[in-house]
Amino acid sequence: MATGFTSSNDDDLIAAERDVQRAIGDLQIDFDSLAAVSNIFRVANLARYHMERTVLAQHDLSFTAFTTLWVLWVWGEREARHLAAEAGISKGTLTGVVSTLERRGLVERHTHPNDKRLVLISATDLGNDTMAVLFPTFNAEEARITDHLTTKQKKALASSLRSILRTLEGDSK
Amino acid sequence: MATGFTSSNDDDLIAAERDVQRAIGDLQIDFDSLAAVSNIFRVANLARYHMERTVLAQHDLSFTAFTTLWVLWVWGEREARHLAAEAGISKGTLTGVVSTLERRGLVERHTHPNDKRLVLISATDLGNDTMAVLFPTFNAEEARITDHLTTKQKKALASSLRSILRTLEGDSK
DNA sequence: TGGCGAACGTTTGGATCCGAACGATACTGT
DNA sequence: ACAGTATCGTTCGGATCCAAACGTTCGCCA
Repeated sequence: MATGFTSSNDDDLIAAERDVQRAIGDLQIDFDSLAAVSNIFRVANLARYHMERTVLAQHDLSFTAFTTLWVLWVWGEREARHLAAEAGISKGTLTGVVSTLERRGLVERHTHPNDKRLVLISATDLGNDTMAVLFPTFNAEEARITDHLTTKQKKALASSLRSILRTLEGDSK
Repeated sequence: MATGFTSSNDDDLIAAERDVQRAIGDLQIDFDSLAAVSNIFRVANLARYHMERTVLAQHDLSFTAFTTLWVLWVWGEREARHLAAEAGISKGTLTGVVSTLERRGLVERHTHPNDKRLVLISATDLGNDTMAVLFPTFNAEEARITDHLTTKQKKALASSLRSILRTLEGDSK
C-alpha cells in the first residue's frame, strides 16, 4: 500500500515546500502550519495501516473495531451513542462495527431495562481476554515506532496534539 | 459526528490513563508512547472530519479527492501507481477516486504513448483553478487550528512526526 | 520471433464511513 | 389522557478503503 507522499526526511520536505511555493505562485502560505498538520495526516494514515497489518491482523480486527473494543475494555458497558462518540465514528457506522464484533463473540448488545430506545453494549469475556493480550502488543508497537523520540519529545508531541484537539473540539460548541 | 474519546485536557488524560492502568492490571504499559500515538489518531480523525465539513464541503470534495488533486496540482502529471503512493491510498482505491474527479471534470486520464499499460493522470484547468482557490483556504484553516502553538512548537511537532514516519517507512523495506 | 513471466490499471467482494430518513420509544404540555 | 415533539438505534444510498483476482501489455530470452 501507500505511504503518503514519497519521502520523509527534512531535506526532501524542503524540496516539497519549494514545489508548493512554485505551484501557488505569490499566494501567502503558512508553511509551518502546513508541515505540522500534513504530517499528522501522513503519520496517522501510515501508522493505522501499519497497526492493521502487523498487530491487529493476528486477531483479524480492523482499526475501528479495535478502538471500539478498547473503549469497552477500559471503561466498561456504554450506551451506543456514547460509544460511537468515544470511538470517533458516527452512530450509523457503530451499528455495523458492533454487528461485526457481536458476530465474532467479542461484544454483546442489551436493551436498557428502563428505556427501550437505548442499547447497552459491553465486551464479553472473550472480548476482554482478547484485549488483555492484544493491547500490550499494540502498545509495544506504539513504543517501537516512537523509539527515536525522547520521553520529553513524546510528552511535547502529545501536548501539542492536545492543544489542536481543544481548538477542534471548541468549534463544535 | 464523533470526536474520538470524550475529553482532551491534560487533567482528563491523566484520569483516562488511570482507567487504562486499572483495566490492564499489572501489565507494563508505556504511557508516553500511548499518549503520543493515540493523540495522533485522535487529532487526524477529527481534523480530517473538520476539514471535510468546513473547507472541502464548499467544493464537494472528499479529503482523499482533495489530497489526490493537490498532488497533481503541485507536481503535475503522474502515472497512476505513483499518484496512489503519493496520495497514501492503494491503486485500487485510486481508480475510484480518479473516476470521481474525472466525472467532475477536475482531472484527465491519458494512456502513455509508449507503454499502453500505463495511465497518466493530470489536473484539468478547472482542477488547477479549483486548487488555486481551495488550497489557501485549506491552509488558513490549518493555521487556525494550530494557532495556540508557537512557530517553534509547530516545527518540533513536524520534526517528531517525521521521525515516526521514517521508522514506519523503514519497516516496508 | 515467439512464448512466458512481470508489471500495469481495473474489477470484484467485503468492510467501513458518512448523512439523512425511518420506526420505535419516551417525554412534554395542556 | 393524549397529541406533539424529541431522542434513540437502525437502515439506506453512495463514496471510500483494502487485498486479491483479472485481462492487457511489455520486456526478456531462448
